[in-house]
Amino acid sequence: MAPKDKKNRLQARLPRGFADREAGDIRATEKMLAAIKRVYERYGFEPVETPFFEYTEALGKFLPDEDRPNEGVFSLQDEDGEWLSLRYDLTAPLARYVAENYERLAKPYRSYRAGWVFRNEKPGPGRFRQFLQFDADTVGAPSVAADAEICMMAADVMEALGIARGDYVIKVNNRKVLDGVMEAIGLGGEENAGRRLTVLRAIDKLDRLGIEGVRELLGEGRKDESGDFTKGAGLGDEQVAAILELLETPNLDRLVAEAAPAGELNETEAKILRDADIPPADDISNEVVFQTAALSQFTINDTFRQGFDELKEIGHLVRQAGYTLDRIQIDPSVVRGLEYYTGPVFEAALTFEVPNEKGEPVVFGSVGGGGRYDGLVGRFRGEDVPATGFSLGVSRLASALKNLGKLGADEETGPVVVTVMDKSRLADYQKITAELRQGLNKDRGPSEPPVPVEMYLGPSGMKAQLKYADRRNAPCAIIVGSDEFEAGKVQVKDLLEGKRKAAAIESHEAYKEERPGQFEIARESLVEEVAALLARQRGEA
RNA sequence: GCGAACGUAGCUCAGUUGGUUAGAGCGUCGGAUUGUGGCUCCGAAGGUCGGUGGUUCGAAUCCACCCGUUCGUACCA
Repeated sequence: MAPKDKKNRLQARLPRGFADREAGDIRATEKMLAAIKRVYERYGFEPVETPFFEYTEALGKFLPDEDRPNEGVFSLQDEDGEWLSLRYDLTAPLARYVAENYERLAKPYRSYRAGWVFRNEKPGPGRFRQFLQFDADTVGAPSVAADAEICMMAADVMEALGIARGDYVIKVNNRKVLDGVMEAIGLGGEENAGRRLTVLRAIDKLDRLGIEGVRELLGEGRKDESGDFTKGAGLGDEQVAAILELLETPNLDRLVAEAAPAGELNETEAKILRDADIPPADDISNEVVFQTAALSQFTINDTFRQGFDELKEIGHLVRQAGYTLDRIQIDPSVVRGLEYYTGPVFEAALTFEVPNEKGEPVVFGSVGGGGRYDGLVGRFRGEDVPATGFSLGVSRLASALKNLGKLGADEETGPVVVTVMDKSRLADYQKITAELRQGLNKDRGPSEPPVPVEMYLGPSGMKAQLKYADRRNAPCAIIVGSDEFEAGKVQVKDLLEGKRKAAAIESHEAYKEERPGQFEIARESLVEEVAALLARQRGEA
């Protein structure tokens, strides 16, 4: 029995950072997943699924010099004492899967998968400890053509989700460019790994902190509003200037522009170039990308040049395939996570302002990302296996679209409700219900949504039953009492029509008398009449 | 993790310098209307005032710690 005293009563509460999903959310998400899946399959990717748990070592999450997994993952030990962890992304499990089945898979191996991932981090609005990702990856393709394809596919996905061209952008950068610059300013080598990380993290904050914030983080450090001090990378002025130049330069954008045959820029592209003060393609010299003072003091090295060439190639490929600057852009500030990316990195960002739950505008920013990770599969094999992929944050994107009203706006029609007036005749009501359920769904194909029909199962009277039907957003209710049973009739109540008519009725007596939207039909023509009513309602909507 | 603000009914919030029995609107349930959604009217349920301890004759109110939420910051492989 349930405890009567409140003291001992169990508190119903959701673990923090987790979310219940209700009908509307689930339907909306399923729609999104279907749309994304269609795009991935059009590119020839095939589905694969891996479990929620992996051995912790496969995720690479053991702390250095410790036999305990790192924070950030949910972990447990099985009875052999082996550490298992809930996956925190879909990339590491894919790498494990590919390595384990390497000989069997046709390479390049192209696969997609949607799934829940788990992060044991501080949750916040729009940040959960369990969320959905939808990934696509190509393993075994060293060419940047694979990276270019991923970018184009990401752009297609955004549009398939109903995000208009110009409302999103796929930003592309290359870790080698950043690595090359850091090398040039003397941050190369193993001993500077920590500082390189600090530099990358600083760059990653460009859109939030602005160029001055990044400058502080690259130098001595930065004090935030709460008075907390973040130690900087401690770079000298010239080094800082070189990195900032990379971030501010519009030159990388020229790569994409340049890939366009002369005179073929469309209007949007031309505007983007004008706004960024980028000269026309003719004026561009490939060789001298950084001609201003700071960076030119340092030697442009091979790492930088290689990254630069790869970006140029990607720009060329996407441009030739018809993906214009308003869809895919080079952006030198894109860093994307840490460690495992080895080359091109991508980020899918929304470019418009999204209102939050309180209606305040927020720049939503990144909803997905990816890049090349040539070393990840290799951890299991002893040789690098080239791989590149993209990961879409479905939950995050869904909440953006939801706040925007672009998702789940159309309310689902509820069930036809057969009310129960005379409880001694349950079998008759059940029969009517079954008849309607079969009859209304008989001709509906597998791609059409079914027509739900249910008998009221609660304990309440007529008034409450109709309230229930109303709340369920039922299109109509079926009412049969002893009078109707005797006469071989059925009352059908059109709840939508009734709602409309009721607005004009003032007194309750008149309301009761009129029974808006209700009509009587012969018992035999039940299915036919209800089908006709539903068809009428659909026609109006 | 660090810093700050906040925490009163399911929701949004009032609550005087510490003073009887903590209120409102919305929502929920019931009735007017025993066989009919809405409107209107009437009524009810619902609170250990986030928790624990302290100060006080007396605490929703003051203090300490804890928990939670939000914001900033760090981290986000």
